[in-house]
Amino acid sequence: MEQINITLPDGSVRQYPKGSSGLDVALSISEGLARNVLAAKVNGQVWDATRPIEEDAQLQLLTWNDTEGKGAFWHSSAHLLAEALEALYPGVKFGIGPNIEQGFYYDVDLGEQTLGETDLATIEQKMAELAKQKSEYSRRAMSKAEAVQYFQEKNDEYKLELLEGLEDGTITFYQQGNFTDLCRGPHIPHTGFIKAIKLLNVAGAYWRGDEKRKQLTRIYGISFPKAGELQEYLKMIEEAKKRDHRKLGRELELFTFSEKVGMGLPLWLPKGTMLRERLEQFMRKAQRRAGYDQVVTPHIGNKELYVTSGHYEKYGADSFQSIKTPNEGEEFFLKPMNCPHHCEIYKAKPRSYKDLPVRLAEFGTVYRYEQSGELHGLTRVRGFTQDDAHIFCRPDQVKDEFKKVIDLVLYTFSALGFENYTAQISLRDPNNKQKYIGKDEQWERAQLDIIEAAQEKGLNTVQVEGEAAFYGPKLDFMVRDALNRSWQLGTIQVDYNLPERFQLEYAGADNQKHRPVMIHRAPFGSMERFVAVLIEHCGGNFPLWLSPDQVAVLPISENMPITPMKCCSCCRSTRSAAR
RNA sequence: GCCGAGAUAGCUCAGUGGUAGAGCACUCCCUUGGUAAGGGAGAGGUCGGGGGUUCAAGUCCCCUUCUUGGCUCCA
Repeated sequence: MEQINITLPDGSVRQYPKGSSGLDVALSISEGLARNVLAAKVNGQVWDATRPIEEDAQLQLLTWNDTEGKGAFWHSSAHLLAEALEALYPGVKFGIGPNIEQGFYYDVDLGEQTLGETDLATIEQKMAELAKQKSEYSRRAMSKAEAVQYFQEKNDEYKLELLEGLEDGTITFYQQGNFTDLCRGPHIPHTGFIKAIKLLNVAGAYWRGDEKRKQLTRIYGISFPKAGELQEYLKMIEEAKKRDHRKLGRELELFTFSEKVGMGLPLWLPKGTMLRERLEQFMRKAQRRAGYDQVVTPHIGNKELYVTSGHYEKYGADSFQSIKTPNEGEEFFLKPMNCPHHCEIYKAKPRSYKDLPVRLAEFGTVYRYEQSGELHGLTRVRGFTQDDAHIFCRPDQVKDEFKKVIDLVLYTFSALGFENYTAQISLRDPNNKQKYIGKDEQWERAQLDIIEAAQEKGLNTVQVEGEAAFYGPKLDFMVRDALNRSWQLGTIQVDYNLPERFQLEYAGADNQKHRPVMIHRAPFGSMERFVAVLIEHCGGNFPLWLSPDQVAVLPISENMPITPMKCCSCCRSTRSAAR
């Protein structure tokens, strides 16, 4: 029989009969390994462990310890979910059912039916029952015509739409038990691997992420090869819930919300205010050292201000509506940004190249009409305070200023114990340039300045196209909360646009007028979001210097109130003296 | 904004059509010189708001406000 050479990750090369699968290789190594193999990486591509290998190849066997192994496991779990759904709800139509970072989901169209939490338990049971049957996941190549026919008969318009985007000859079906799905795979060998399943929640999700299209029911779940691991996972979720800033914020009396005041408008309680003011003090001090000047601007601005800035055109209709005065035609807006105000401060007097950079900082409270369904504790609100500043500088100073801001952000993060952040460079979408304002060459230069500054500061960054603000590229610092949701904190943004719109100028060494460049930046991002993430980060146990409760005076007995009272007032006066 | 799930005492929650409940917190009394948890008594709710069905609604139906899990959005 013809032999092929299989190269294993340790570099050793073994010979196997042509058509051997990853699983066969595993079996030849040890039975234990074979029991744990979920998928196989063949020449860098993840395959089914059972798929025959026809020529010489690099092979890596994937188990639960590999991200890709987990991925296949969860993807297969999604198919198992679909099989259970089809058994319980005949006629159900399927959208997509991928694995995600933690688990899997399947988008389904249940017609008129809705699912409650109680239905999830029933589906879980069905899944467990099906898993026990150890049905093999079998792969089958299909012609496009056959595939279309299959889903036409099944009357599943979603799969038919997916098929439209696929080329004939690349289409594969996977079947386990009674369930067949359009799928590129790979999958685990059989359903018996899936020992523990938990369906976590149901949610609506638009078909293909388009809010104009039909909303499907998305069922989220997670599964494990061992029951114990599920228990651990559920325990971890419980622990994370204990750190939820909304719960701790209430318990520690940091902030509250009122239906009467309005949704998304936080009320800071005395203790929360103490915490927030200490953070502000920290930032003020750091910024003073870094050469910033503090300014204060009003909470509203004339409509003309935002027409000039471009925000009116872009967001006017989707924001809080204007404030009118008794005078005909006079309109003001709650400020959604501090930058237009700061531009006017810059313009208050003539500037020389010798004055630059001008760094104007403000804890500026802004109001944005966020969609109601988006509001979330302190992390997504309609009124919040940015630790904002705008740096007006010469084009040749941009990169250097950018690096100084990176220093400030990193100083802030390290002082507050944030180590697990990621930095993202957000670039414009090169295929959709009309979404942005400003000239091509300005964008090119700004993007390059950011990339170089980040590189020279040794930041680990990811670059994402299409994530830039409409006026310029940016560098965002993201932190994950207790529930593993990712939030943007600090941000640094280059802006070649507002200086143009506001006709900002400075006199150069050549005695000509020049256009300054603006850098927007906020190391915390917003006080609200930062406090939220900080609460979750330390589980409410703030560093002493930030804590609203730094000292507790406990009387020996309740009959001894005098001395403790003295202690309290002594602590209070010492503290205020220390400020 | 959309789909799902919710809203009962300050907090966490029980209460499936028949006199509104528990634990913790709170107030008062007793007890207590040692770190949030001793004993007793008490106060506290037009069951988010409005309408409907019913002899009778916290409970069933409709509307609305807010919260929540996602989706879409995020200057």
